[in-house]
Amino acid sequence: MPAKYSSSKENYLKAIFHLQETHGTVTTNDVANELQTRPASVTDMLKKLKAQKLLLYEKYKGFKLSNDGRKVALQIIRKHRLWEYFLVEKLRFGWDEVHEIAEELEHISSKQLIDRLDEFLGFPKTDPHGDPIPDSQGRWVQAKQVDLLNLPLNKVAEVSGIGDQSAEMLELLGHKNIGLGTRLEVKKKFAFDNSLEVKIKNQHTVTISEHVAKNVFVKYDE
Amino acid sequence: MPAKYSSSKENYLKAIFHLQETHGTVTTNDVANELQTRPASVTDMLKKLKAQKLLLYEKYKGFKLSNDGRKVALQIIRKHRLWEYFLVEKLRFGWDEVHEIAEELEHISSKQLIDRLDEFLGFPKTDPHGDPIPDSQGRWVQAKQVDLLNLPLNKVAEVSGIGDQSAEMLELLGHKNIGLGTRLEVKKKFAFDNSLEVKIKNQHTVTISEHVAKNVFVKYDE
DNA sequence: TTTACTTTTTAGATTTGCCTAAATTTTATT
DNA sequence: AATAAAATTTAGGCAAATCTAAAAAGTAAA
Repeated sequence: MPAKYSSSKENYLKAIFHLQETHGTVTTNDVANELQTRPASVTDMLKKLKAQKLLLYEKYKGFKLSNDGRKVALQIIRKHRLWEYFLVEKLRFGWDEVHEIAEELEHISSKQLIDRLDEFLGFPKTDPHGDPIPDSQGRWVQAKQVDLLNLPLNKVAEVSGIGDQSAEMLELLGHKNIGLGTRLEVKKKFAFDNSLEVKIKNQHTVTISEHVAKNVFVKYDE
Repeated sequence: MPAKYSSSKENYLKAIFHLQETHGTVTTNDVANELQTRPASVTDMLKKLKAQKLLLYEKYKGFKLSNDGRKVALQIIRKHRLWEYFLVEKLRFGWDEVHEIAEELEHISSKQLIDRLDEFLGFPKTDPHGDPIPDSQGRWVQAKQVDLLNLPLNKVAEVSGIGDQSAEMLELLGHKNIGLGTRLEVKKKFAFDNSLEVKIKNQHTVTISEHVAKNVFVKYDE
């Protein structure tokens, strides 16, 4: 059976999905930028996606994925992340070398292949970057969001939001190398002043005050 | 890095390689037939392959792969067979289910990926159909084998390759419980139609037509 | 060897996905 | 509110890979 959608369409769906999730809104320019292409090309493709009912789109009025489009996007993401897991865990690639290869592998169409791969890998919940892997029905285990004070000790989590976004706060976080998407875990909590020792993935440990901790939100798997 | 050649070009190279190996000569019509396409489309592609020096071609005068074309074809075949091996040995697919999926996987471009996969699989010498896997330099060990018709009576031998790998053939062999590695011996040969009675190790005897026998290759000790 | 048949190639379209340049619509700024 | 700027879409093209129909070249047969 031939693939239902071209690789190109799949890439658009995936990009739109990501922008929707992370920025809330999506614009033609955002998509063009994400896919390293031109706004005019994006407009062309949006029309095709609309014609296939994968996208809700009215010209000049913005757009978002339909339920079907969302489903397709989730399957691509599932494939991408399972292949990344395979590359790192079985073929011993570094976690920073696998993205490009997975970009190609994610377009292999066989659903049976991906389900068997999933099984072979032991049904992993997250990819090597800590992002969740949707299951074969496209369900995610939606990560739980809490502030740093309430993150259980030794749980790896990903920074997903900042409460106080003042320049001072951002300067402090920048200095400590903490930003959106940073992966970290709380190693120690001092009862005296509620300060924390936080280990930042692939870096060393920093100390964070209660005030700061209350304003850093993270996601983690249960 | 982007793929050097389109999937389509790779498919042409592979088809031409196979026709060259098995029939000696290759014609425009053969290629069209092999790839389920039209002769006019083949002519178009031959020109492109010639322009890229992958093919030696003069119109109306026949054609064959250049050294470069041959090298590319062997790399595709390497990838195809390694993926088939992976699908059967690691993901537990049946050896008759893997061809289609491997047709897609063989176009993934990363050379590093395929070399690591090779290593992960333990550098297999043949794919699940018994066909040899070229090494990363494109060399292969051509296994010495005879077809069943030429196997001496009462010699125990091991199935090492299948010529015609159509779904129909594979279905028939599957039904008779003959697969790669099966050990068997020819008990009787009927001169009338060249059909054979074949005793399969640890099982009972089956009858095999000349047509099938010609396409089952075996290895045995002298 | 001349005609008939087959094979191969050309000519001209089509589809997909992309492009540039120009027009249009929306948004932001005086 | 008028105008400038930015975002988006249209218009018109291009390249890859395919197709059909027709022409050309090669092969075979009377």
